[in-house]
Amino acid sequence: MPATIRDVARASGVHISTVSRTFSAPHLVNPETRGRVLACAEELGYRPNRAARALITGRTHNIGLIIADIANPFFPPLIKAAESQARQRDYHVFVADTNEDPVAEEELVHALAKQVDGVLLCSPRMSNSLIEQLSREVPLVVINRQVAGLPCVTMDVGQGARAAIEHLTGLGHRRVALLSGPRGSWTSREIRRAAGVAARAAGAELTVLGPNAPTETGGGALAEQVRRSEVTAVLAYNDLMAIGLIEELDAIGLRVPQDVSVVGIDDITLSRLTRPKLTTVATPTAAAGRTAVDMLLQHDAVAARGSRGGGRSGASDDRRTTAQVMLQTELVIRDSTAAVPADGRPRPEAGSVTPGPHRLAGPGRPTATTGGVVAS
Amino acid sequence: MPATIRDVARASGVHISTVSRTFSAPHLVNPETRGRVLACAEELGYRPNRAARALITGRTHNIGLIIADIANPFFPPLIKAAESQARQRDYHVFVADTNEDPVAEEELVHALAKQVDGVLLCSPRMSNSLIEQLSREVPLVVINRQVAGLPCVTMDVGQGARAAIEHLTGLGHRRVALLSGPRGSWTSREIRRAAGVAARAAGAELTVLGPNAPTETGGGALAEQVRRSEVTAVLAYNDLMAIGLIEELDAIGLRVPQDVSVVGIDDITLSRLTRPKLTTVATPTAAAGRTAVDMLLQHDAVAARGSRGGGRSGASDDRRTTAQVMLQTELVIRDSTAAVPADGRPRPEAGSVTPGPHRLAGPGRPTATTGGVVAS
DNA sequence: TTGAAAGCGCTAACAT
DNA sequence: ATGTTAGCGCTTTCAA
Repeated sequence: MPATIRDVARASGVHISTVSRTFSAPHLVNPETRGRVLACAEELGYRPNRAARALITGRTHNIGLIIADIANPFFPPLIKAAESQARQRDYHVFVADTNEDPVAEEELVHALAKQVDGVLLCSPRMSNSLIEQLSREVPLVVINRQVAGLPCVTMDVGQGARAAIEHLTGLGHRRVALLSGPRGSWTSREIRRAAGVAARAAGAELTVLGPNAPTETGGGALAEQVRRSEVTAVLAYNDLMAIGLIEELDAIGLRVPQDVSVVGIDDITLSRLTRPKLTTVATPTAAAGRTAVDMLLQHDAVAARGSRGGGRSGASDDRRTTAQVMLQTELVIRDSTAAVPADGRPRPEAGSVTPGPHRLAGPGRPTATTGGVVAS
Repeated sequence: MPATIRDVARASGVHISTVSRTFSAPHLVNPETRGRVLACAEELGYRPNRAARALITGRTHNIGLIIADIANPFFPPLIKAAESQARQRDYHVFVADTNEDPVAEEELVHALAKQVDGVLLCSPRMSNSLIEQLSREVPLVVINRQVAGLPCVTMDVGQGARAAIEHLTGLGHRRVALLSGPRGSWTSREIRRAAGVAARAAGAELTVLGPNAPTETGGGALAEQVRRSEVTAVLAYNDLMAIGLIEELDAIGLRVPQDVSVVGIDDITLSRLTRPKLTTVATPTAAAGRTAVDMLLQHDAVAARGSRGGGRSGASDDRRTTAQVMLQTELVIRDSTAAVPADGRPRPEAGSVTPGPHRLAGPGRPTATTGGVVAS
């Protein structure tokens, strides 16, 4: 049975309100008294009960992090960064997995709402209007998607896709396939749009394949279509699909990058460890996690100042401060892309030379990414 | 401002205690009244405030999951499974990352203690005695380690290591290196012990290298030592180290499996995607997560029944029910192991043939692993 | 600078 | 079957 504020009060011979102040407003209590109280608290192993505190202050010092699929290697770095950032600010993090299910997503927001000061919605599958509606119940920061009027953190995959297509056309490719991601995914739409524009600008033809599940299996399942489409290069929705595709391409006799070049998106750890190493668009996922937490907590601080006596205001009306941040991406050139084969298409024997790995810009995976900020 | 129990009471014309009962003991309230209350609650979007409820019942319906490193691919499947299992039982999960730091670990248990009904300690780095002490503050289930008197979920890496060594000696290897993991890791000790026994039994020589960080870098850093030690096979503490080692071995001119065979442990997703595909000991991490949650919640249910009026009893004295579960592991043979080279050691040209992938037993990664149960 | 009192949202005896 | 009452651990006016 843990010590309560009353135990400490008794032990140090003061009223409980003095103990309370010692922890929540130390400057309001006599240094001497404070010392005594602190000593007793220490002695008894007392820690304020956050839940009880939340009941009256309206701030739980918890946040919720809702993830589409924890086991997808894209997410763990984001979760880790978000948790770390939150804890540094003395917040604890509920993590929940929706299994890509929009219904679970909504239910989770409701269930968590009372226990948190805000929710980070990562790669949401639900509709914009539902997100807006939920944001009136609890402050929301949306990750990997833009919703008008709500704070969002996205990564500039459009710019990344453009860089990828330019890299490919620069290598002489004129027929490129795009493996599209989940229907309704903001990221997928962005990629498609930008890739289309870039291909047109370079006079290349872009064939859209899919959509398919954003997994190795989903990518692998498109290998046959890739072969039939007679493209010489592929841009995949993400690294997992790219890697699955490469595997399957290999199985049907097409070599990467000799016969087909493949570019992924995300730069998950895995992409450095496959053979060939994957050329990919690095997305700053850790930075996204940190940024989202910062945005939420800043928002939270504002709300705390504004409302007295435990009011929970939701996104309310301070829309003026609602920022939308887009983080920069970076093309990382490794071994899965090469110059277009001389005869233009699949050959049984290996063809051109594999280029040594090098990078387009920057010294490595951006750890402190500067984001292009777009105020809404 | 979310609806409270009072709003519902007013709207449905009953006392708040009736509303309370409608949610926490529905059978005690007249079906008709219940219907009316439920309707009003629905109407108002009322949801019981768990924190307030916890204050009086002593049950938060939250659990804590403390992880050494979320970004380590070993953990996400465990986190996912634990969260899923917990939520199915109407529990929410705090996830926290310690960065492998024992101090952070302890701090986290303290900080979370008041907000959860129990904590899952995954791969703890702190001392046994400290774990025992903390278990008096909040119910604990230990994962990946055995602590006397506490509920633990482990995987039988000893058996796995033995199978790996037998596989290797069966292929003719007589000089085997063991890449040891973090000092003080229970898993690492188990592996070392079992591998030693198995090697001795087969008349093989076991050289222990390390300990080193359980990462690709840590594994890669040992490549030179592996070469100098003149072994023909290596068992690594985990897949990450195995993969890093293979990369680095490749860089210094040793081919896997032609020159050196390498076996990992864990069977992370990655191990199926590298070239060569990794032979490894599959550990049922998802099952471990589920099992740990079940053990904690069962414990919790017992405690709830035992203590009246919101007492938190810690592990207290019902040690008799404290089970220690060990989950079975399974050797998965892929492409990183082969018969020992004819001349016994490193050759510039590729040597023996790569065996086709096949499995020792079972149809795949054990999804529903049966655990050998050891009561303590 | 400290104490007294009220109350956050809810549950759990005890009455009725 | 429902209402009354007390109070979980804490913060926050308001007075002293």
